[in-house]
Amino acid sequence: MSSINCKNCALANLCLPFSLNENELETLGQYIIRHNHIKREEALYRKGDTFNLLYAVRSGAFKSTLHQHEREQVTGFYLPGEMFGFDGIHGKVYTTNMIAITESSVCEISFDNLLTASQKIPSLQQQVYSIMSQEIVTDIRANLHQPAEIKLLHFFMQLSERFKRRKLSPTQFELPMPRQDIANYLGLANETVSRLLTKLQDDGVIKLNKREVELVSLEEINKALAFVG
Amino acid sequence: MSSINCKNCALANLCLPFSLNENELETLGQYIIRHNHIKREEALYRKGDTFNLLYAVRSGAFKSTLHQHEREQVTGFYLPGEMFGFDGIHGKVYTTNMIAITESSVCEISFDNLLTASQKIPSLQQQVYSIMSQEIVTDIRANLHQPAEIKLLHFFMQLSERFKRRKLSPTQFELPMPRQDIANYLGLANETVSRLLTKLQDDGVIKLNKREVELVSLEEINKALAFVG
DNA sequence: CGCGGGCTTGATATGAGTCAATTGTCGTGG
DNA sequence: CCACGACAATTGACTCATATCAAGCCCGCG
Repeated sequence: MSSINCKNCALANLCLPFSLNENELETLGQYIIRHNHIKREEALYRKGDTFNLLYAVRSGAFKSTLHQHEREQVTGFYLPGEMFGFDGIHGKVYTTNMIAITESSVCEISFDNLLTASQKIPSLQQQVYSIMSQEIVTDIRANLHQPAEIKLLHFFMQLSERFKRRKLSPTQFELPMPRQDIANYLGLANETVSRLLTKLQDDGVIKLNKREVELVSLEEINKALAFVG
Repeated sequence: MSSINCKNCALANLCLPFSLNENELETLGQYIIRHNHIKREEALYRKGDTFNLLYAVRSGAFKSTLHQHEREQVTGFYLPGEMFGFDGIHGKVYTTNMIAITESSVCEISFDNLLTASQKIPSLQQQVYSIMSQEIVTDIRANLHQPAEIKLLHFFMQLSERFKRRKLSPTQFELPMPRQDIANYLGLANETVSRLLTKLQDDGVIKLNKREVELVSLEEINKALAFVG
């Protein structure tokens, strides 16, 4: 756990620091605390815990989950540069469990401090609104009722865009999560996901090697998704 | 179209004015514009339109929609006292169509003005965060993958809570939308919804008369939904 | 009074889930 | 370094929930 400097962070332009000047970065930095070495499957918080902190993924990946009749349901994934915890603002408690998918590290800021800081720094306030807006858009799109194959392609394209934002390849990347979590998130059986993945490979749309994906033709995929959204 | 006074609004405690003092209400009021007589099926905005304005439902009801291979998909409902348009902040364009379900009226405020005002009024800023947070929670919960009957009961309970917030009966209310829209929103065929509604009536869980619903026993319903969420 | 949209009901089709067995993969310890 | 065990992914056979297709009904409106 250590106080941190956002200036040197490669993810700054996705995160709170976006569009802040040197002085403002300095101010913000005072409020940020870093947590390293969050272990796989460790819960950062659980549904019902008192809300205080917002988080940004620094490295690794997280999934948010809820319990459904003894089963876990994955409600979202969070990758480096992405923030989470906003669901807790309204009711003062977190409404999901937040679990590390791999060894991870995060930056945290207390909501109260963020309020104070964003009162002083207009562009920070703007950025918080923007990030929350983005989460709303993501959540709405996750609701779309489509056949399994389309859902899966959508999911891949969404990941692709998120990797692109980080200046990584949008066509070749490693899935941060196991098939099970993908299936669960999309509301499918993992057998279904498995079958579709082999089908998509047979069709030449994607290439797969364990968690390594290659999207062979973004154009083809986008064609399949046309008129969606 | 007219400038408006939030002080006398019965919905103030659900909306932006929540927790503002007289002076602050005065300030906020300057920025609010009212639109009456929005006709059934009229679009307040469409996906892709430039984002500027946030809205609060004053009377009536709205649905947000997206297009999916020639079909419309309903992505949300907005009832009196509820705000919408936040999805447009991030990308500067609205990401859904917003359509009046019945003759309606709204209050609108430009996002720029809201930013300015909330810079001056901390509790206003807090309230905007809270409302956006609430939308996130709603959207996440709408994603849960459950059998049709549970989805439908969830939907009724959600409506129940929203009516309760407005100090209306949580057990007897009128559905603001036709069955078709409910089915579409939940990702079901309207035949399925229709069948389930008659089943729920036969089971004595609800009573229905056209759009008039009575939830016979909230306890029973909550029991069926236990372990969910 | 008749027309039409929304709703209900029935018969059938199908996409995806479940169950079950097999294979593949990785980490650990002998 | 290899063998084992545990878990993740795949594949196949079968089932089931819900969609689709097809009438018919009910009520409000012109």
